[in-house]
Amino acid sequence: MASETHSTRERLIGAAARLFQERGYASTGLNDVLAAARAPKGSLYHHFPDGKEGLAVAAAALASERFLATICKDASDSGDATQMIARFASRLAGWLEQSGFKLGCPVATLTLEQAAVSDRLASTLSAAFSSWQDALAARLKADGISEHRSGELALLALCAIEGALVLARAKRSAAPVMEVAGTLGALFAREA
Amino acid sequence: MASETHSTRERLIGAAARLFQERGYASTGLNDVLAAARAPKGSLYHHFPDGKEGLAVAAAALASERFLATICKDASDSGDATQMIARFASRLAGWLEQSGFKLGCPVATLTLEQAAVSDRLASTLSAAFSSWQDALAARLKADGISEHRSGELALLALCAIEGALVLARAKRSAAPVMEVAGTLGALFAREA
DNA sequence: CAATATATAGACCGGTCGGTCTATGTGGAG
DNA sequence: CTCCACATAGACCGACCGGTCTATATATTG
Repeated sequence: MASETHSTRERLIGAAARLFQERGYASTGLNDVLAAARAPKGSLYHHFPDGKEGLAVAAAALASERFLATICKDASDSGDATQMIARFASRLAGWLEQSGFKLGCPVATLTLEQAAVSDRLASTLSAAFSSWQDALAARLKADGISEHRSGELALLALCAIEGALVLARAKRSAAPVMEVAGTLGALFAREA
Repeated sequence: MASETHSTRERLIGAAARLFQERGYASTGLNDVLAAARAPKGSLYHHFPDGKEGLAVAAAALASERFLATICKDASDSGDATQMIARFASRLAGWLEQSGFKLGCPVATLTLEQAAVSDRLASTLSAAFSSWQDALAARLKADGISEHRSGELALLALCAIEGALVLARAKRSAAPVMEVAGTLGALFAREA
């Protein structure tokens, strides 16, 4: 043990999170995850007795934390909400372009494929979206916008960015993300 | 022939469109589609020599047309863009709730799963989103909003609704769709 | 009528799926 | 040292996958 920087469990979750984001749940075989994590099948079922579903829950939780950390970083690095949105959109556009438009939202594909099937996964994903919305709302509130209005605008922004990431993948262009971010940024500037 | 209201080809496309929307691409087996369309496998490969990918392109085109028709109907039935968004969101909320939160955007799951894989599907999906955006923009322009601003707001609205449909499936609640629509409606009212 | 293209019908194939199983290695507690 | 829980290791299973194949029925056309 400790021969690797990450334990087998962590490598499994990390590989699963990346593959589920890129290819989705159903198209990602457990053998793909095992190969990427350099782990045998026995280890997977030792750490995740529930199999693929349990692995997906853990992967979604990891993706949720990482994305939240990114949002919080961009929020604290920015002087206002308009700047935050611009920074965040640029980052997402970079991810899209560098990955050949494979990397969008870390959990959107998982949500659309599995939220209606797995209760555990649905609640993890629901919490993820709420935490992201709350982080955006906190930045808006810090700009002097009312609590209620901050929540409303944060939901609009989150949904618009999520939708723009879907369009971006269909069009293979980051333009929808950048354009939507511009519109949102102008809206925020008018509110503050 | 004509013994059925729909030809075998049409039944195959219809069944595929419905199943891809509900379960996604990878989770929908061809045998599921064949059973739903009451057709043998030979017919599928007769009408769609490219197999699953060709079927998905046809299903996406059908879904695109139907959704466009829905948007256009709500647009023409409404006095202004604010009313249109409210009507459209109510309709989507109804679909979500009546289906147990299985039916969201007719092509979003397909997009996230396959847009990076299939060029033909990506271009069909890209055209679908553009046609929807154009229909929304036309309604905004009819309210007296400038051409450029109409396009900008239409993109924001489309992306926000798409994203709200993702959140709605994770949360198993139509609330995100209704709330986002409310925010968008108020924004439109301020612009006109 | 015969001839031909269109469409239906489903058995069948190799490959891959998620999951189970038994066996082996390993590190700390007594 | 023994002992035992933890973890690794991968062979193996039945089910299902998308796709191919041959055979048959049904229109259309000369």
